[in-house]
Amino acid sequence: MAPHGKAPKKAKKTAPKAVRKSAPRPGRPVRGSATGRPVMALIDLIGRRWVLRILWELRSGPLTFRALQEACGGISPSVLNARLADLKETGLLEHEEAEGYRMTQLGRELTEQLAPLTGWAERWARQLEKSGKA
Amino acid sequence: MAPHGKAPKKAKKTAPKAVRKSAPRPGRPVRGSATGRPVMALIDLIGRRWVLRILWELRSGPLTFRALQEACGGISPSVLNARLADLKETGLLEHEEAEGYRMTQLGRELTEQLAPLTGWAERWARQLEKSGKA
DNA sequence: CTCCATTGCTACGTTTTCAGTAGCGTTAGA
DNA sequence: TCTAACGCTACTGAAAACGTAGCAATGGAG
Repeated sequence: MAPHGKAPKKAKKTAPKAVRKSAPRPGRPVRGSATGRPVMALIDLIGRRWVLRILWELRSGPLTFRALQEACGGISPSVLNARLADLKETGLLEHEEAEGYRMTQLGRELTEQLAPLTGWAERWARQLEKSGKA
Repeated sequence: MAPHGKAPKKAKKTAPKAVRKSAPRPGRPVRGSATGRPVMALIDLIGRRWVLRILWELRSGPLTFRALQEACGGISPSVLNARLADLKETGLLEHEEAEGYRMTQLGRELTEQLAPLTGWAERWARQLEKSGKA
């Protein structure tokens, strides 16, 4: 190569190419907690935007990527794909060629635990209404 | 005031001064769902970074702002304050002059619902270990 | 075969959110 | 008065999410 300096590129604002970060999992330090306790990993995982919603939308059966995207109100595909990767990586979801994305046994156990939240949310709504905060 | 024109300010990249956005609540449209269903508001609320963690840290009693900040592993005060505002606004937290921040009755009911997640997280950890995904 | 629709997904520029640090106004005690 | 802790705000830079466009692969229909 001729020893010309390469074009300086102006060093604009180009972020370092966006490497995928692995999902939070038990046994590893997570945001705000270095202990590796499983419940901290869970809090980190389901405290991420869209994670809970995705599980919720899959509660009654598998959905394709695009169906899931629509069910989530038009979530952008890049974020959806990132979250699906997190959930597959942590064993909560799997991708079946025929049906699309669906929960594993473990994932179903988790959403069963979360099911009573619907009832709580209803009480929450009534309470806020009563107290004028709605 | 003297009627001098004000300094033009250059109009750089100054974001519109950061107005606080109200917390997701039942009866209002939330991210990815316009129905206003309570459970959707809940999913939006606890799907925000630090919300679950804050509730978790308050599970066994009230904490002051600074104690809570430390318990959350050094969360930045601006974000902590924003989340506390969300949680007060939605009736899950209250601020007592003497003791600091603590959960309301409603908040305690929610965290009681979430308590079994600890057990699930333990099973999750074992399962990932078995399947080599740890 | 070509045409067309659908699927899963990547690229990329813009906007929103979060992080990290400094520091202010107040209250209380020594 | 000095010091310390309190709750919190301001500001800058980094990370995450958004929105849109579009690509490679698959599977019919004609």
